[in-house]
Amino acid sequence: MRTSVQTKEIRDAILDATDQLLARYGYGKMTIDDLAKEVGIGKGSIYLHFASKEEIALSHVDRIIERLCTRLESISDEKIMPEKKLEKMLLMRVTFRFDSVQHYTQSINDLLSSLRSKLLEHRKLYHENEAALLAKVIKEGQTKKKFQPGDPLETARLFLLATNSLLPFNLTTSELGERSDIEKKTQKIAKILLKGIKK
Amino acid sequence: MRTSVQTKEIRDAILDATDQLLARYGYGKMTIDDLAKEVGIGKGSIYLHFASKEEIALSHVDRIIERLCTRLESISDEKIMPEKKLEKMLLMRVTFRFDSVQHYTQSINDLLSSLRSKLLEHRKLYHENEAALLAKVIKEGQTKKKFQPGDPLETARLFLLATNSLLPFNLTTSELGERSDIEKKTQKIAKILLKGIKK
DNA sequence: ATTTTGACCAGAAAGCGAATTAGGTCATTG
DNA sequence: CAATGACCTAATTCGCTTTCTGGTCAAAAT
Repeated sequence: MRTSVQTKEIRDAILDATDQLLARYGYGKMTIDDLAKEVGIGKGSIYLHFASKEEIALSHVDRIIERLCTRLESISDEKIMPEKKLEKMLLMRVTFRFDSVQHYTQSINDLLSSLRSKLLEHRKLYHENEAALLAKVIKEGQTKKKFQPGDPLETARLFLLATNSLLPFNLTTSELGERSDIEKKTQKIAKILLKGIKK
Repeated sequence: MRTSVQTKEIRDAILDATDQLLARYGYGKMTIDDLAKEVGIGKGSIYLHFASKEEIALSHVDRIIERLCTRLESISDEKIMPEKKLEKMLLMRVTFRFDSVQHYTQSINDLLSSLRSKLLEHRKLYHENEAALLAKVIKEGQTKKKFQPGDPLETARLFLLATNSLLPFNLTTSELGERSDIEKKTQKIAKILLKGIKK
């Protein structure tokens, strides 16, 4: 069954094309025909991989977060102090998401207004996934007696919440400001938060 | 010149009516005729106080923030420890803004999409005003050797940034979640931030 | 047999001209 | 001279037709 490998590849190619077209046209103006042409397959074939246009866009966003989570996990596995890990993870979360949508000048609003409720649901899931990854590191820090005791998952959620306003969710990257600025702010908030939970 | 007092009263009455109609119809559906009728004055008289419909809506938002800042200042003047002040101020900022727009079920999006760029500009100013108020208290804490040294204004900005995602700016109150939940989260973040700057 | 396709369908969206509405002005009013 | 509402025009809405597009599926390709 070679299909399963190919299937994954085509699925990924579709999402790559989605990224292109989303950046070029925005969600509303991106058509399935465009997409099929960009990928080089028939229109019907798109529907062998996705149930609807909505699902394509959502999967595209999902993929960004999956990739982010992979990065977060590898930071989590590095051989450095847990406090350094947390700092790096928070910064990675902000910069990775910034970079992932930087080329969408204004089409984030388009996406958000078209898929608002679905995106908000997904966002909750992302948040929980990311929180679980942070929590692991917080727990590690607690075990090593570096962090104060307390529910790691709850603390993780608070850390994410405290840096959420730096993410390009409802604001475009241009509205957020300079990347270097975002980066600095994130680092500073992370520093304060970390001091806030250290022993 | 009794007018100056009356002027202020009428201006306020117009903004009160704006609040009503914004909640009932949203920005787009609220007409100047509606507004004049609600206030009980002629349409032309509206324009003795405001230059445009945009300015009315923006002034309405401005007024919310002005009222918030008054509250923040009185907390700042209370005879309690600076750390308590900061906690109360951060909580006040979140809850006051939550309460101020709770009755707009969905019309925040309407406002935001109509006045996006102007609102973003104003938001920066609000942020700076609020930051100045927090900075005063942070400075007080530093003077009393309770907080670590460092630019108070910068720290203040970071504190606001870290709680910004709890504000009903792009998300409606219903999308933000339960008020009691928001409150708890704010308090917890505030606690961590404070520990983060304590000596 | 299984995968891929694109012509096809129905509903959504995009024009478009006409009619209505609503932001903003200003001569008149009290 | 502050307050007004009839008035002007630009924006919006409406009703309609045409076009487009998300999604399906019988047929073609493999």
